[in-house]
Amino acid sequence: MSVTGTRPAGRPRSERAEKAIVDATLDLIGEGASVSELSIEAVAARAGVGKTTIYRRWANKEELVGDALATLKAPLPVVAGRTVREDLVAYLDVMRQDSLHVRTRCIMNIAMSDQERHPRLYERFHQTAIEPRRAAMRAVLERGVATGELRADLDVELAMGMLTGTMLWYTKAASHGGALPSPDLASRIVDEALRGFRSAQA
Amino acid sequence: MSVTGTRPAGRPRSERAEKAIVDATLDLIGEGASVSELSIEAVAARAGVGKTTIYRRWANKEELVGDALATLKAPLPVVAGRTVREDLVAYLDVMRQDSLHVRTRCIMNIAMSDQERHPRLYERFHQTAIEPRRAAMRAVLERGVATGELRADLDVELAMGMLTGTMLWYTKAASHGGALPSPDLASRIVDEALRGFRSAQA
Amino acid sequence: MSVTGTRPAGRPRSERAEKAIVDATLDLIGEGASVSELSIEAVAARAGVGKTTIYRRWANKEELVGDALATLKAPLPVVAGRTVREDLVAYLDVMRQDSLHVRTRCIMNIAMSDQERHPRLYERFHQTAIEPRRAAMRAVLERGVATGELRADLDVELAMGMLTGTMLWYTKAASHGGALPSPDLASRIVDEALRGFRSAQA
Amino acid sequence: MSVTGTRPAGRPRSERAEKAIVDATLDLIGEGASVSELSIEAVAARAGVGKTTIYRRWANKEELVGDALATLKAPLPVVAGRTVREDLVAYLDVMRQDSLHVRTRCIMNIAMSDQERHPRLYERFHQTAIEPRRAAMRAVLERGVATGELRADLDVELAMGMLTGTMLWYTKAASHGGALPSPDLASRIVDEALRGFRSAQA
DNA sequence: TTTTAACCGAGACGGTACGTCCCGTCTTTTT
DNA sequence: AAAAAGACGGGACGTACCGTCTCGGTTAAAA
Repeated sequence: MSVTGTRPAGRPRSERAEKAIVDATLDLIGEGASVSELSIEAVAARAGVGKTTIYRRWANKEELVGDALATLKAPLPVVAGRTVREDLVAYLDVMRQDSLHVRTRCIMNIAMSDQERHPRLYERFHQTAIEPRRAAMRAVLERGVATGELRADLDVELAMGMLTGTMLWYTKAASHGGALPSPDLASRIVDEALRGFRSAQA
Repeated sequence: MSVTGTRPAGRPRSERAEKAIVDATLDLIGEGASVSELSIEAVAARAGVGKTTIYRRWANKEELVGDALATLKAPLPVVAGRTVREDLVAYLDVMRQDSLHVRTRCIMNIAMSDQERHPRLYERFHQTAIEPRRAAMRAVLERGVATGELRADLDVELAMGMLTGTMLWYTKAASHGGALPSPDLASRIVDEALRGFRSAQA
Repeated sequence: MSVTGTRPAGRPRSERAEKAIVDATLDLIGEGASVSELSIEAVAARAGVGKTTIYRRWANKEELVGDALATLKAPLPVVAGRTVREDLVAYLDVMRQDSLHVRTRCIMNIAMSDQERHPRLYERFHQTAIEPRRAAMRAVLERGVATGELRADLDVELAMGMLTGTMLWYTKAASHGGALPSPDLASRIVDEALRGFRSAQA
Repeated sequence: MSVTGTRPAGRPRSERAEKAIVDATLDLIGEGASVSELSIEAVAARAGVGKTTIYRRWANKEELVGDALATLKAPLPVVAGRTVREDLVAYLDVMRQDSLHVRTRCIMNIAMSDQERHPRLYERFHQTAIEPRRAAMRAVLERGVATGELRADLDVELAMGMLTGTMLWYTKAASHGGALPSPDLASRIVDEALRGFRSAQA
């Protein structure tokens, strides 16, 4: 007599294989392969796995890449919470530091660039990687408004867009020029932005 | 016997063919093909041209796409020059309006996203499409500083990054959500940014 | 303590399964699958059995097919024994009638054709299906020699080869042409052959 | 202005490639591969050719094997024409000698055995390899009847079947037993058969 | 009774070959 | 000499089976 939650018949899927496949995928993306340059055959070879094993789990490349990217937990920095400035600098500096790693850059590229072509992929990336960071930043800003440190009428969404968009644009521009984004970039951006954000009495 | 300025012997290259190839390329990109999904075979077929004719003129896909993108002249908006605010709003609103067209969006994507993979392509796009706009915007800001409308110690480059980056981030976010970026987005961004940029006496 | 002839411990093999497997195999062969086209997966599916259950009993396809073919008992016709002619016609006509059934034809093909590739398979088929018939025919001819109906110096083996080979060749040719082998084929072959086999006084 | 019989535009198909493909196919068949064991990939590799090049010319394996087998010209022995016996022995002995070569045996097997499964293949083999030999043998027998050496009422088709079928059966039996067919086999068969074929006065 | 050993089905595993599509190159006739 | 057509060797696609390997669940002899 079997209980609820009983396993389906047959050999269960190997977690080792699944992990190896996802790792191989991330490795190859990290080495610069785009979604369409990434070959399932290469993933299978690097993972030491048959192609069948991949196709049994994912219907196509896009879904595999989606799951692989979603695997990457964005470890949000813990934030002191003393001043809005400090917290925002901490968040933005994580973005700058991420941009220094080829792997992260490739992953960003793949996730952002193919948005138009692989919308579901972007959707997942958005949910797991972007939205949590946005939520954290939104909390900081709203707390700032609540404490009176920031203007009461601040458009929090717009403020977030300014901070995030500016940092992304800079890291992109820097990586293009071959130069590294300056270490104090985060604080410069935050300082400039806060000029307009702060409440009069602050 | 040939005259000065003589054409080289043999059949001259067909301008029709060249144009047809570039048009086909832009069409296909506009329909959503990425650099790697774009197939030379498809370009040739759509242009009604032999593959040889393409490979005779361009060494590889990247150069073809590069030339095709460079073809697209970015018509800079003429700017009234009355106030910094008006000018910036005008420039940013062009970006917003561009983002409404699928074709422009695809081209942006291809140019921006494959930066890591196709650096020379990005380089050309940068030179022909981005840099002129940056120069125009820089001129507006510097004029603002000169007239005292903006802070004397304003970091012009950082300010440009804030304006451009914010708009790009928003158009991306909007296109992802399926929503159109709000028509007054440009003015809202500029207004928020100018709070910090303006000089005390302004 | 166990008695002689005791069954081994554990669950005994299911006879149902075994029979279902053999039947499925014969069905599929009868439907035209060659040894190499016959897929174990198809056998398992049709028999409603796991692949393991097949591989537990037979080391490979060849052995399975061998056992399956050996299952088919070739029911030798009972022979009147009045004249050599009548008996030979009876034997040969069985071959003709067999050739009318697709299933028999497929089995013949598989057994005969893959002789080079699956020699042991052919060996088994030879032992169970061919040799008994040859023995029967040999007995008829030797009795004919003994009774003086046939030449004393008749090469019995050669005579058998002539009768069997001719009939096989004809049935093959007929099945290829789509035509049925003529109903009096057996008697025509025997009559023609006996012209040379008969003793002078007969 | 183009003349009749002008070649189609584009690069013509390479005869070298075609020959290499057919040769590789025959080699692999000669090494014992059946139609279904024969892999196009192996043919391509051995021929030093892309798979595309094979599939461009043949729709599937069967057609390739068909063309490959049809390539094999059956070089009919020239026949003295003095007596029916001599001529028949010459023809049958060619069959016996053919059976000594593994390659010929494999080709025979593939052509004959897969008759049921690959009827068109067999058809072509029949036309190019079997029918010419049958015609030659028929001519010999009919000449024998005309000269009075053979019975006027001889069933020529049946006689051919007896000779051919017997030889085939023997070579098969011999190759199965591992033994070589005896060198005088052809003459023994012919002698036995002619006993019945000859006219009374002969 | 309770082990316990072998079987059962289902189904995942690493592979090989399939036949298709496109790559970028090469070779031919036509313009 | 360039154009178009199209064949070339190569490589990845996604599918179908291969023969092997776990699994949870019978089944029946041995303890």
